[in-house]
Amino acid sequence: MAKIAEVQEENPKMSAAQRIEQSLMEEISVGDLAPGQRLDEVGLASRFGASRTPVREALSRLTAQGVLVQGEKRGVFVAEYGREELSQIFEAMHEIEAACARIAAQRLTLLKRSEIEAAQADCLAAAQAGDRAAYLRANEAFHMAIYSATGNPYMAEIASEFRRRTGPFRAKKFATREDLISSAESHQALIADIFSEDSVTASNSMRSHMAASFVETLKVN
Amino acid sequence: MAKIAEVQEENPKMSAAQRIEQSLMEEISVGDLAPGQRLDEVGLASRFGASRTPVREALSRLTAQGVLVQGEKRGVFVAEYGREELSQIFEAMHEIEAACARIAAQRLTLLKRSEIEAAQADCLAAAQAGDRAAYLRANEAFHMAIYSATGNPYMAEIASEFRRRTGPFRAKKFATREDLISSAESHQALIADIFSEDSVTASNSMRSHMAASFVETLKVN
DNA sequence: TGAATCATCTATGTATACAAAAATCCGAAA
DNA sequence: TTTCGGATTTTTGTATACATAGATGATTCA
Repeated sequence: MAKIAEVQEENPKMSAAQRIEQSLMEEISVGDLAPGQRLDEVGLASRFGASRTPVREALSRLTAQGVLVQGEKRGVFVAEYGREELSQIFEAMHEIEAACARIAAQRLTLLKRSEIEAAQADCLAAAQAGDRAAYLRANEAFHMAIYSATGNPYMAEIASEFRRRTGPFRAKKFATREDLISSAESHQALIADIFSEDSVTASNSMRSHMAASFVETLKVN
Repeated sequence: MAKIAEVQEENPKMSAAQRIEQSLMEEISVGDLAPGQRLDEVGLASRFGASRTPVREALSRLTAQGVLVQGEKRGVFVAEYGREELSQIFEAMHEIEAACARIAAQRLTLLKRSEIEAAQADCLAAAQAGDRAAYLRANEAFHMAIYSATGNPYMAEIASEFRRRTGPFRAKKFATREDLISSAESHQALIADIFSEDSVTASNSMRSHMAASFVETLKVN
C-alpha cells in the first residue's frame, strides 16, 4: 500500500526488520490485517523481499508489544479479542486516558494547545470529506496530541500502545461519513473540557468519551 | 523471582530465545546488570551456549518492552534513566498503580485476598531473615498479587511492565535489613486500605505508597 | 603536537542451511 | 465409518556464513 512506500521513502536507511515491523503495525492498526489472521514467516519474507530473519525479528517485537499473539497452534496471529477481553482492555485504556486528560489539563502549554487544535481541524476536514483513511490518521494524531500534552512520554507510550492494540476493533466503527462526523464532533466537548484546565472536568470528560467509544466498538465486534 | 528459575526447571523445553530473555530480564530487574551496561551479542551467545540468533531475538523483545534501549553508538544497553526520566516513569506508575488499587478494592475476592496475604507473609519472613534476594522476589509477588486482584490481566500487564523497567532503580533502595523491614511494614497499611474495599481509600493509600517509594528511589539514584 | 585521512577491525544485519517438532494426510484395522 | 498409527510435509528454531556500516587505531602531513 501507498503508506508503506511512504515510510520507506521517508526513512530509506531503516533496517529491513524495522520497515517490516512498521508496515505490519500500520496494516494492523488500520484493519487491513484482520484480527485472528495468521502471519506466516515465509509469506511475509517473500512479500517484503527479505529473508525470514528480519521477518522473525519484526514478528517477535510485535508479539512483545501485544499486537500479535502466538496462538494455540503454530504461527503468530493478529491479536483477536472477544467481548470480555475487549471490555478489560477498554477498562485499562479508560484509566490511562483519563489520567492523561487530567495531567494534560494541568500542564497545558500554548504549543500543545495549538497542536491539539490543529489535529482536531484535520479530523473535521477528513470527516467532512468522508475520507475514512485520513480520518483514522487524524484521529490518532488527535489523541497522540493529548498524550503529548501530558509532557510525560511514558504515559504517552502506554496510551499509544493500547490505542494500537485496539486499532482494528475501533476502526470498524467508522463505516459511514456520518460516523466520522459524529466522532469528530464528540472531540469538541473533550477539547473544551481539557482546555478548561480543570483536571476533574477533563478526566471525567475523557471517561465519557472512552465509555462512548467502547459502546460503539462493542456494537461492531 | 524464584518463579523464573522454577519456570526454567519446570519448562525445560522452552526455546533458547525465551530462556535468554527471561534470564536477562531477571538479572536486570534484580540489578545484576546495571543500567547503562552494554550487552553484546557474541558475549551473551557464548555465555548462554547458544548462537547469536536467539540472543538477538531476546534483545529485540526486551528492547520492544523498554527494558533495553539501543544507544547512540552501536549495541543495546540496559535502560538508564536520569532523575527527570525516573520522575516521569514514576508518575506513570503512580497513576497505574492507583487505578489497580482502586479496582482491586472493588473486586476483591476471597482467593485474591488470601494471595495478597500470603505474599505479604513471604515479604515479612524475608525481611526478618534479612534475605535481600528473597525479599525482592516476595515484594514483586506482593505487587503482582494486587495487580492480579483487579481481575484485569491488561491492567496487570502494564503495571508489571513498569515494575520491570524500574526494577534496577528500586532495587538499590534495599541495602540493609532495616530497609527490608520498613518496606514490608509499609505494606501493612496498604493492605488494610485495599481490604477496606473502599476504592478511594485504597487508591489514596497506593498513591502514598508510590510517592514514598519514589522519594526513596530518588535518594539512591 | 595536533588533526585529518585512511586502513583495519569489530559488531551488526541479513541470508541461507539444517534439524527438530508439530500438524496434516493417508491408510489400515476394528 | 471411525479411529488409530505412521508417514509426510510444513514450519519453526537455531546455527553459521557473509557483507556492510561504524568504530578504532595508525600514519602522515601540517
